[in-house]
Amino acid sequence: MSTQGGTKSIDDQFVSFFQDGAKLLGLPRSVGEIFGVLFASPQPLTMFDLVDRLQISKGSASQGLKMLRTLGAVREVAYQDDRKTYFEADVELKKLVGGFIKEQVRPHLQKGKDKLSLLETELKDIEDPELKDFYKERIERLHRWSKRSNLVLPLLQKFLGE
Amino acid sequence: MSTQGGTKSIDDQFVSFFQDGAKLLGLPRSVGEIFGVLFASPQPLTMFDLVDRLQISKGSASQGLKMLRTLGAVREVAYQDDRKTYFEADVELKKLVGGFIKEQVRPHLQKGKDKLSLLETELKDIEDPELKDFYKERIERLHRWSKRSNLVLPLLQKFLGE
DNA sequence: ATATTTGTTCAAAAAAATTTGAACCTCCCC
DNA sequence: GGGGAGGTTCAAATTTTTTTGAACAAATAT
Repeated sequence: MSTQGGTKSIDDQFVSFFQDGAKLLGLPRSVGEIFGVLFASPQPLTMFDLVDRLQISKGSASQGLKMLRTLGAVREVAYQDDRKTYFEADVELKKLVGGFIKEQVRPHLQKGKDKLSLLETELKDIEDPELKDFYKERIERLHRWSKRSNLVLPLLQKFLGE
Repeated sequence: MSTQGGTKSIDDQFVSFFQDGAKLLGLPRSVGEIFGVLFASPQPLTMFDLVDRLQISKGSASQGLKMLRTLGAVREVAYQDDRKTYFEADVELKKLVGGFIKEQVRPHLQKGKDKLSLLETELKDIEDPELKDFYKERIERLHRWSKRSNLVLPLLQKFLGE
């Protein structure tokens, strides 16, 4: 049995809330569910508690927790001088947003920048001057987008940091 | 053959760029590809041009264009007094971000809000006063997150609107 | 040192998302 | 009205992503 007693309905709703949250952010459903259970739990929980509560496999729980840890959304805590590892949700929006940006958004944007550089080198091979100008304009536009994105992220983090 | 002549390599790279872009935003790959081709084309293109260029089915092209239109990322233009419909990419970041927020982000956030209200009504059935306080705090926290999100979106749009 | 508990990994299975293509509209021309 | 071009729809097929679970490793207890 779980560390947790009765109260079925309400924490199911927390779970459902974070299922949707995960979908919005493009994360696996189970990751949202795990975070939901932890968010709704007054005590830290073990991996086994999550397996039991959500009826998911050990593998899923392990991988989900791993992802949540690298996102900084969940942390290990000492508890009950137990051999097991206990987890609790990090509930600071600031931290959550920061982790998501750092782990999910930045790498993508970096990849975009790299492709943009590649594109730029391709430009010199274009013969037709009119077409070349056209491409040049498009590439410049993408550069502007890229710059804006890089400016807006810290702003976002700042604004969401309570 | 396509409306478009040679220059294979460079617009492949535009396509690749927007493939990634689509993934980042959680949109289907083909939607990114279609946008990529239109972004890299000096002339408006027909659905047939896209089918031909990307080797995708008519169905995919149709659905992809539909999505891009509802996002406001692509628009129909009059061209060549032809019976076919011609499309071009909208290249204003402002418009793209606005459409994405309106069509993809807002509906999700609204759904979240609804679940939050539901959660709140559940609260009254909790017996244990300590647990009730705990849940109350968590729900309040989610409300704060929700408010922040709603404030940050217009800010984002404003900042990204060149 | 052996058995047990805790946790990770990864190939295979399952589930979910995307794409296809054929059926089906609608509009235009003859 | 008939025929054909342009376009949409949606059930089935495909592809991609996620989940499972058995094999493995590490750490502790017996």
